[in-house]
Amino acid sequence: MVGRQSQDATRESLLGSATEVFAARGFSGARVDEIARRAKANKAMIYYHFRSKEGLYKAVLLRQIGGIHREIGSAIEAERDPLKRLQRLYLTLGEAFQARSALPFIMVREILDGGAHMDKEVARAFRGIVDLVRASLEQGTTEGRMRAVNPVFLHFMMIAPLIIFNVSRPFRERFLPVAAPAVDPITPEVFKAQLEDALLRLVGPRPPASVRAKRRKR
Amino acid sequence: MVGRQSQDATRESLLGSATEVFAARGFSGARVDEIARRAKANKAMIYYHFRSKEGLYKAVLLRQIGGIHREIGSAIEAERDPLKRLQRLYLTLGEAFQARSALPFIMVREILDGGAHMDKEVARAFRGIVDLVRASLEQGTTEGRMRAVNPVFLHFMMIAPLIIFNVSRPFRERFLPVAAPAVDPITPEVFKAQLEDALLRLVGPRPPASVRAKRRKR
DNA sequence: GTCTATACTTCGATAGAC
DNA sequence: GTCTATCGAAGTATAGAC
Repeated sequence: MVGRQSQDATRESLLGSATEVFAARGFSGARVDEIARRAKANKAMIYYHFRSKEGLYKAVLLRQIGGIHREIGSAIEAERDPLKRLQRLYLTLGEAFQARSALPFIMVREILDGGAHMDKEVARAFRGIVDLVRASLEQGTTEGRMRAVNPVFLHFMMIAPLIIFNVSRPFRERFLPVAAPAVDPITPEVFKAQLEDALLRLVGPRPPASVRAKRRKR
Repeated sequence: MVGRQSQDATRESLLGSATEVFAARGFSGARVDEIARRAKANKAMIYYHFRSKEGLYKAVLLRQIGGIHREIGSAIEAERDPLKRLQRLYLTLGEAFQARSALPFIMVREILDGGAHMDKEVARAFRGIVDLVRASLEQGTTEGRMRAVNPVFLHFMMIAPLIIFNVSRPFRERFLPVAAPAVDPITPEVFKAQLEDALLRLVGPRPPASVRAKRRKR
């Protein structure tokens, strides 16, 4: 069995390597040679397993978007309270972005490309995430527990800061120290806490506890 | 004077064409042939005027980032009220994104690339924008007119939704109708109004008027 | 400043042996 | 399933005439 992988370990290795390279350089910036090299696999294996560079990219896309969709779904399904559902939703998203650092890059790059490489399966997963936000919001407003916000807008306010925050890490580390040395670099924890607070202010029927406490003092 | 441009009209044309193509396809996805063709100029002119594809890209970058920096600067300089300064800042940004639709794409793509192509001049302009946000926020909190929010976080909450909203237009037009036919497509005007409200909730010492009115009814 | 023709390189992809 | 060798297309860049 020398030279033969019992399973498709090569395929897995290629997928992992491709995820990193596509995230870092985008579809057209990625080089199949680099993907093969980092996977410690032969370049021809890409074409054996995925038929083309684009086939490989689509496989990466499906795994990433499909994965986060499933994670979010199972993270919120038990929760019936709409506000907590939303919280769990973006908390899960935030954790996923930290765990799989390529994910936000892949998402942004695909958005920039207008979804050019998304087939039906990936589109369904993407749609699923949007639907979860909208459903939670509708439930909340129907029950009178949340302000009526445009669901697409809410989507942007929840996910855009999260995604850009994660995606801009290399950029920030390179430019912020010089740009604004006085500013403490923001940590994921601080960011998460502040985003949580901001969303309560945005969507909650009343301001969060921290504010009510301050106001009482007056 | 046949075949001779009196000014550098060719240069201008190339810059404009390059702005569009780089925005749409990114640095590595862009083709110098396409840039030349859309500029109705000869490919060799790119190398005559800009020395290389990268030189052209850097020129585009400087013009875009430098331009928006100047626009924001002159839009807010007269305003002394810190909260209104912030409002004008992102309003100006939003208008700039609509007027020059390539700008948000260029910004995101450069962030994704970790600022790989940014020279000192571009970096200074970028830094300038961040500084304007921070200064306004500091002024506001010092005067006790604004909540103390992490300035970098505020930056993300202001600019990330705006930038992703603009950048995702092609993506949304392609997938949202199928994904969520019930949802009205959000217009730039609605988005702007909701963002304004959201920021007041985030940074203002008290919730905006619309909420106080509702609360009074109870 | 502008054009044509072309040199040079990189890259995606495949043929064919094992 | 894996590897080597290589092909052909595409892409950046330049030389040189006008």
